[in-house]
Amino acid sequence: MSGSAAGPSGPIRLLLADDQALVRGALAALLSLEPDLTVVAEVGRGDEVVPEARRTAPDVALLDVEMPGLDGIAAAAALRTALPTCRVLVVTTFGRPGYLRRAMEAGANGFVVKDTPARQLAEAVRRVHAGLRVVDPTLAAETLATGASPLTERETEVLRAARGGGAVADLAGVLHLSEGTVRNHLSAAIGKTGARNRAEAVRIAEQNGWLLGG
Amino acid sequence: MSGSAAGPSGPIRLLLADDQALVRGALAALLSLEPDLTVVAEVGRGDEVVPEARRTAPDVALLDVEMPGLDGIAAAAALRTALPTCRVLVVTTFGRPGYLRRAMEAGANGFVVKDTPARQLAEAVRRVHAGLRVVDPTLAAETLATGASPLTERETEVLRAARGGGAVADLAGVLHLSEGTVRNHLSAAIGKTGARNRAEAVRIAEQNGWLLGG
DNA sequence: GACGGCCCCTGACAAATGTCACGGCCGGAA
DNA sequence: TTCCGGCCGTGACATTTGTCAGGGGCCGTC
Repeated sequence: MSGSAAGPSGPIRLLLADDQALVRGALAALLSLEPDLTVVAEVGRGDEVVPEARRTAPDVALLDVEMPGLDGIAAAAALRTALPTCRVLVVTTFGRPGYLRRAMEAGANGFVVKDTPARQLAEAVRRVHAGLRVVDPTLAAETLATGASPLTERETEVLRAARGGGAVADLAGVLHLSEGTVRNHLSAAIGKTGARNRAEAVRIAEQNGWLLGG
Repeated sequence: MSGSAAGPSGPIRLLLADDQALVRGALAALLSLEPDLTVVAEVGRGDEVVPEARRTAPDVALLDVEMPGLDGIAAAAALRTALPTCRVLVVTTFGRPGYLRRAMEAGANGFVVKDTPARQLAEAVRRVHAGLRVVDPTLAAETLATGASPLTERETEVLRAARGGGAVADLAGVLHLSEGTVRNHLSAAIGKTGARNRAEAVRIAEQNGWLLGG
């Protein structure tokens, strides 16, 4: 394959985090085909990343974004502070602009969507390990075009709560706000997203990756 | 690994269909580790399944449900009629009751969610190839409990159109119905799903896998 | 200190949404 | 045949939702 032998310090040690066991195992098989890579740890939850990394001391961590316990972005941030020498490559299903932005702010070294050809993954790992940044250029452009979230903290919070599809009264109860206030925040969010609807606003915000966390 | 050598008729020939190239390639790597399995085709769209299967004559096809062009269930049905001897194993991200039901009705021989351990996939392929049915028992029970979709054809159609978050007027335009009729179908769907909302009804129906096709 | 931005609340109004009672159509049961 | 039940379509009606114009409080920066 690509011309890389195991360096003088031995093969690159990898940690894999993905909530789908089948995908996790398949990625492990794929990466294990490369002689200079070795998978030393696998986890299925975001909150298991740091403990497992402490135990196994990987060189590079591949983190999915959508995970129970802790999303991959938050796990990346935690990993950066816990093991600063460990590089982070975020591997996600959805190429959402906000995801990339948040990942970079969290200190990730690379960002790859699951649409990329399988052959390129190992090369991305090597680049990240070498200290380079790896980012899908198309997605990077889109991220710059979309810009950061225009939503205020309260507005995102209300939109997040509105994902379930509950009525205003329900949201007001959960968030401990007046109904009028909830309506106001929703209205602001609808305006900022350019939506015509509460439902559409939720959809747009979600697609842009503005609803992470919480 | 598991005690299975290549049979007298050679290794089992596989076709992989998944829209995420990385996952597809990783699955290929995983399955290629087994000496009695060989991947002869990979496609990223549902409507490429049958043509590619005609060309390569696989023994077993692994189909993802969420795919562009044609969903995995519909592709399974098409494959059953085009190549009746080819077995079908549906591999999906979401273990939705309706998916399993529809897959079985479409003639699939097995149904596996991506949460299952990687080691079990090869075994599932062998079982399906041997003519056995492979179904996650937990999911099967849930499917029986949930029952078939209570929604009428029109109701599902309207709910599907409502996913985008558009207003009643928009839906009426797309479906060529009166606004009152659309509202009526939505109301019925809300009642049958036990939702309090159009948005909630969409969520529930989607989670149960009642919105496939179209 | 004055200003601006964000947050929280309120009340009123127009527009969209959800509910209901109704009629027509079709296919199976009596 | 007649009846019944399900699905489809429609329009009237009450409720909810989204918008707007306010008000006050809490930070920060200038």
